[in-house]
Amino acid sequence: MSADSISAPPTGPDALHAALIEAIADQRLTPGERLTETELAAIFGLSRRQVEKALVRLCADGLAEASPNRGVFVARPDAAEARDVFALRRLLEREATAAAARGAATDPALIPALRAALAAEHAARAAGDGRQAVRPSGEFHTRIGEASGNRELAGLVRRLVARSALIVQLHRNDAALSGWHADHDRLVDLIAAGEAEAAADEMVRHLQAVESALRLDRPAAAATGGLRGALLGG
Amino acid sequence: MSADSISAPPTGPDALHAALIEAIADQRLTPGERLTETELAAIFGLSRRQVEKALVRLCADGLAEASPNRGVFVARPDAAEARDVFALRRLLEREATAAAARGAATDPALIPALRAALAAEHAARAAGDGRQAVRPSGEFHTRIGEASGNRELAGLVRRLVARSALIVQLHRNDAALSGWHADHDRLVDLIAAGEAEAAADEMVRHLQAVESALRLDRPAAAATGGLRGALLGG
DNA sequence: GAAAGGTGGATTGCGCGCAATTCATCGCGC
DNA sequence: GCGCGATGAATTGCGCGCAATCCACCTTTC
Repeated sequence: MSADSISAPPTGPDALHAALIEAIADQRLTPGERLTETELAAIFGLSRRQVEKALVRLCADGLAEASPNRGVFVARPDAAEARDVFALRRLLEREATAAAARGAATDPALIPALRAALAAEHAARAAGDGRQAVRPSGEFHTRIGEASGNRELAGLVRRLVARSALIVQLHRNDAALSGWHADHDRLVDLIAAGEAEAAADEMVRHLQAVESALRLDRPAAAATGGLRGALLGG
Repeated sequence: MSADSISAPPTGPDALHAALIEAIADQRLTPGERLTETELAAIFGLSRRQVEKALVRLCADGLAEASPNRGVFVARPDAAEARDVFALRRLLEREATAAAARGAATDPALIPALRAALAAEHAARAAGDGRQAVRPSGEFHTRIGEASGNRELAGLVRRLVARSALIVQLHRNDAALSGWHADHDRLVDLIAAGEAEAAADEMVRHLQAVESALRLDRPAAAATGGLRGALLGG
């Protein structure tokens, strides 16, 4: 009677969980921002209980932190956590990139998807809207993770990309300007050419560049409101 | 007024979550086994609600699966998942092993801990009790993960080791006997000697040997009861 | 004897509502 | 003016209890 066998419909607490991850990855949610249960319930038409379940998962992902009797807040990764996250990303995305390059012929949708994300990133940056460029930039990495052919790896990359968005917001160094579009350009070319090792090395170099452009002490940017606006726009 | 600032006391739903992971890693819980909320609540003296939270996290870890209106069951990883998990383990534990070897001098407790786990594994296997050998064997890998100095990596390794315990139970090939104590022996020697690259390579080789000793089709071993006995003994 | 149908027990899913805690604002004393 | 204690609103944490669902067993029928 039910066709709920596989790949359940994206409604329910899972939808909220996914939406929150995406909102964090897009920097529409800022570190330390409060995630009120009642408000989320109203926005998504869920009960408080279902919201709670989504928030538990978000905390388990390291994307939020629960303070007893105070609520859960978007995570504020410290310097040590930032280093660990980037070390992991280098490890995982190196392999994902190599696998993607090896299987580029098998997945014809990969290269167009990467180039589309790249174009959107360039357009946003050309328009001076750095915030709008965050989403395609993250999508670029996430898509490579999915192209690895390893579902577990893809899930990890997705979560780590979102955490990196928080890290960048907290420890951004405004003095260091980024030439990372160029990195992404080189990456997609190497992947399309099937040069697995070169692409993997380029990815590692890219991630190292991103990390070393951070100031890993604490500017401690405060949280800004706008929960409803951040989530309804997605 | 409260000293709950950091490293919360190990009571509450977190304790159940950790206990379940450990029980799975020790193969005291078998794949497909039912995790009844009421029963777990009675065993741990928690409310059903708190149990539910722990189970949500366990599902997010990939260690359990929730079937709507039926309950949550210990996961039964299929062949594809098994391959992904082992591919990830090779990636992560390779790095963890190298880092552990590099920092072996910094952490004087590491080598004794590894040798202790090794001794327990040998003793259990000598006594013919393979089940009892699972725990120190997993502890061996987990401890190396913790020695990497990367908390995120350590957490991932812990979860992946537990999932591997499920995989081994499901896809065990009884024909292939293991000489893995020898692998572990070599590993601890190389780590103690600080030979990072050799140790890392040995870890990869070891994990490949473990994986290739599996039959990745489905014997589909049924679940056996004994939830209370499995958890109270821990 | 086997298959189809019905029934009872057990379990999950979840809304409701309360107690505990926290935070912000205000009033008071110095 | 400034620090401090009290009051009130808002939020979380969670137990209670019911309805929905599922499973196992039993009965009925062919």
